[in-house]
Formats: sequence, C-alpha cells, structure tokens
Amino acid sequence: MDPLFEFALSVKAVQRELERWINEAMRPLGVTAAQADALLVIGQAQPVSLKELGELLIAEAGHPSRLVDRLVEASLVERRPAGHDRRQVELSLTPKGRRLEKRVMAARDQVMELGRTTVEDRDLTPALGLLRELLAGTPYAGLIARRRELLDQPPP
Amino acid sequence: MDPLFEFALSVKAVQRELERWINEAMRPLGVTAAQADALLVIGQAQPVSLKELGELLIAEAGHPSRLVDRLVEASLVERRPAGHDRRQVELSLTPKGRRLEKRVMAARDQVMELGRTTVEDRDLTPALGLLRELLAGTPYAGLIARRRELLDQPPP
DNA sequence: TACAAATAGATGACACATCATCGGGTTACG
DNA sequence: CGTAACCCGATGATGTGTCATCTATTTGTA
Repeated sequence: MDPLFEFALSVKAVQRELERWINEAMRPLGVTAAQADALLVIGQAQPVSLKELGELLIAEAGHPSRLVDRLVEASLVERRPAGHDRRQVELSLTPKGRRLEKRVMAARDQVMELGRTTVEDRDLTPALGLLRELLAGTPYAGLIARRRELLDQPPP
Repeated sequence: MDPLFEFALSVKAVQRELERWINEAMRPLGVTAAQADALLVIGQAQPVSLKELGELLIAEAGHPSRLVDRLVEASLVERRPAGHDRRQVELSLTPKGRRLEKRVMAARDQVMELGRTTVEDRDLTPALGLLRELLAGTPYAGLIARRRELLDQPPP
C-alpha cells in the first residue's frame, strides 16, 4: 500500500476518532464538538462577526449561520447587528454562555490529557512539521496562526 | 499553543483539505469522495455485504445504507439479497460501475500525485508511525490493515 | 422443537459541510 | 449624486455522519 494513501486514510481515521472523543466529553454539557469549539472561539474573540468566526473555525465555506443559530437557540450566544456596518452581526457570549465556556474548557483539557497519555512521550514535532507543510498553501495555515494568537494573547 | 492542540487542529484541517481535493477530482465523474471510495472498495471486495463494506470504509457507525442507495440509484452498484443468509445483501458493481471504477482510480492516482509533489521528499514515516499509534486501540487500525490486504492481494 | 437473544439492514431524526442563490447594505466609480 | 459592483449574512438543497429504533432473519439454548 502506498504510504501516502495510508497517510490519507489515517488522517481521516484520526480526525474521526478525535471528534468522537470530544463529542463524548461534551455530551454531558449538551453541546457538540463543533458548538464547543465555536463557543470557545467566540469567548476569546468577542465581539466577533459571523465571517470572522467562520475564518477561525475549520468550517470556512459558507458562514456558520446555522451553527450559531443553535448556540443562540440555547441562549449561549447573543447575536446583534453591528453598529458600524449593518450588514454584519456581532456575536458574544451570554452570561450562560460564559458559565458553560468554563466547563467546556475543562472538558477539552480532559480530552487533551487523554490524548497526551496516548501520545506518551512521542515527539510530535515531525508530524506537526509535515502537517504544517501540507497546509502551507491553504487558508487553514492562517486560521491556525490566528487561533494561536487568540490563545497566547487573551483579551484583558 | 499546546502542540497537541495544534496537532488536533491540523489533522482536522488536513483531512478537510484532502477531501476537498478528492471531491474536486471526482466531480467531473459525478461522484463524491465517499462514493468514489465505496465504489473502489466494492470493486475490490465484491461480493460484499453492507456490514463488511461499513467495516472497510471510514464511516463505521451505522451501516452505509444511504451511501449505497445513491450508488444503486446511479446504476453503479447492484444490491441483491444473499443466498446463504437472507438478512444480508450482496453488493457488486454493475458494468457501468466497472467502467466508472477505472476512471475513479485514475482520478485518485492524480490526487495522490498532487499530494506527492506537496510532500516532496519529506519522510512520511514518523508521522505515519504516530498516526498508527493513535489508532492502535481503535477499530480503524483493523480497517486500514484490511484495506491494505485488499490492495496487495487483488482478487484473480 | 420452541422461544429468547443476537445480527443485518432499513429508516427517521438531527448536526454539520458544501454549493448556490437571494436580499439588504456598503463602497466605488461614472 | 446615482448606479453598479461588491460584501455580509440568511436560506434551501444535497451529501455525509451519528444515534436510536424497527423489522426480518438467524442462531443458540432450554
């Protein structure tokens, strides 16, 4: 079997498995993996427009209107027209969203710990380097960079 | 940013990007990436039951009834009750499916070549080793092994 | 043999991704 | 200015993945 083909199958399989873990961890909180990620990003970047949110999530194509619909439906996110440009909407967490955000962070940390025990002491660097290179020409490269900035410089 | 978190984001991004490539390559053939993969697997393993197919695709949960529905709808796959166990259905390619199979293989090879030029001369081994380890305890490990057997020992 | 448990597949419900299209708002250029 | 091009977000359609449930069939066991 072509190593590149095994790589492709494995990437898909690992992605599915990761999503399974996260969904299981989030289920008690009543949100899906995608919703949890959006909640954290909104919490870090608020107020944020729908387009910006789409550029920070790995969802990209088509703005995540419906994903946000469900967060608004659950009273976790507030959606209000932006003052400076009435085409845009500004998204921000409600108090309920803020409270859930903390629990989501804790649950995600647990998943990361689980991942850490699975990875053990293996070196992630070569794999990360390859993945970065594969993403070099794509919009995802910028996405990950922006996510890093958000995490490393949380708003005051 | 936690390297493990970047790894998770990157795996997801690469998976999406790969699927985009494959979908673009398959669009002229009138099938999606998932349908193309199923077509190739059925062609290699036929006659195959729906359950077996599900264990060979990275789709797993819930038998891929509806995926097959669309292939049958497109007259690419034939679905007939198995003789030895009337609960099962046996899937096999129609002549039309056989013809498309060849074009799908060619398209997939093109995508692999594109990937090869992107990877250049980088060594896939460390990344592949890590992915294998992450999948070790999951059903996907067996899936990939079976896919390898299918490819390395095509039926006479 | 008869009945309970397990299995294969279909199907309904829901979430998510992608594509296309539309309406309202803004910007830019004549 | 005023209109055309562009941009933001919403929405409908389709494909896919996941979960739960249902039916038909087979298997295992009392």
